[in-house]
Amino acid sequence: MARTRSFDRDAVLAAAGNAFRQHGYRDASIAELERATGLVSGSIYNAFGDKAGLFRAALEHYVHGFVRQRVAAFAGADAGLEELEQLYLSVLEPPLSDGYGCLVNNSIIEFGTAPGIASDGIAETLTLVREGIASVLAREIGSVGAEREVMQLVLLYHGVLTLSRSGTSLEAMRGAVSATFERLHASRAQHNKKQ
Amino acid sequence: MARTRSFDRDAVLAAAGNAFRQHGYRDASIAELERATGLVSGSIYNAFGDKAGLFRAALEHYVHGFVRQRVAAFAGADAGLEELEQLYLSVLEPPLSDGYGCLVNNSIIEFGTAPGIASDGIAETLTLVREGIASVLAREIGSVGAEREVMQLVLLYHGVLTLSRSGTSLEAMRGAVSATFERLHASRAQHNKKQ
DNA sequence: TACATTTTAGAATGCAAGTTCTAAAATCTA
DNA sequence: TAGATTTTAGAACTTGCATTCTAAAATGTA
Repeated sequence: MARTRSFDRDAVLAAAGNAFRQHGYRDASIAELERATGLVSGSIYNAFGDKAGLFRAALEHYVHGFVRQRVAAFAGADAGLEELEQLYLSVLEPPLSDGYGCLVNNSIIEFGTAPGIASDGIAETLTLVREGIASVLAREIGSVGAEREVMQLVLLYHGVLTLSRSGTSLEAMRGAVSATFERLHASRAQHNKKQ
Repeated sequence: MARTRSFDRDAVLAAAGNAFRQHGYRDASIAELERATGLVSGSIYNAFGDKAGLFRAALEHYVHGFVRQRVAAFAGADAGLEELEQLYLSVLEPPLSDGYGCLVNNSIIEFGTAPGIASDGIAETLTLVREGIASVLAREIGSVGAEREVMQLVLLYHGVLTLSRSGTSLEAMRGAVSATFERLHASRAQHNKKQ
């Protein structure tokens, strides 16, 4: 009945999300987004309404695709401490180790708590990550230890993501992650002994 | 020989820094900065050159005044684990607990690693904080333990600052800080026993 | 007190960037 | 194949904002 779209929505949202991750929402110009996505402004506005609409779609794509997948793999129903450690270490490997951080973590700083175009994606991600970590810990070191450790691990997660934009040595951060998980391994051994 | 300035430079830089901390560099308009500082744009440009100059001055004021003071008080030459814990807990109290985070931590996300108007303040702060933490730990739990814990604590610090902009419960973060320091207290006891 | 100099004040300017608009191209359906 | 409809293309427009500019006000010095 009419002309069909010439672009792949997923690819466009991935490219746009990457541009937003690098430059932030405000500093990613439409010209930059045209370059990143390969679309011209007319197509962007036709497909997503405006810049905010493109951002919302890109963030949702990032959370439902990227974040959810990573949490499922590294903090899912059958993940243990070893997998959970990979959640952290994988942040320090491509594609996240390029020095631009994480779209969600960056958006927390750019948009804050104010209800807006990033609130949903941020809230959803915070819940996904916290609950994922909590479930692994509850399984591995018991509910008492989990209660104590969950927020520490959540804070470590966002600390790593923030400093990954600062030029801080990836190796130093890997060391900190390893040290944290060595402690959790000890916690697990202790917990298993009791039973 | 000429008209004198009618404003207090420190007060203006504190107000400007606060505006930048809330809105970020890009989103703090000159109009907003006029409101925050009480200066009119003519005075801002006369005194600081441009918006970037005002930001540089405000960031330097923030680092040399606020950050340096806090590190000296909570991670200085005669600080122990108790004081260091206050470095974290005080972030969760006024004036930093207003939900706008820390100017330096926010700038890490907004400006990244690219050399620019925030690089100096960021680098200086990262060094101050890391070395302050390292010196307390070396004293309190010994060099081996310190080596292991420093980066974990640095990451916890930035995790707290980042999530303090996310609406995450301050109480939950306090709990995580307490749990971390309980572990360090145990480390100190262990370390003191050996000697 | 008068002059020189700097700050304050706010209007005017110029530009960057988001958005809208017009026309051409493509594709589906009848 | 023709018509209807949607997408692509990019020029034109608008607005918001950083910056500049002009003039008045204030203050130190001679």
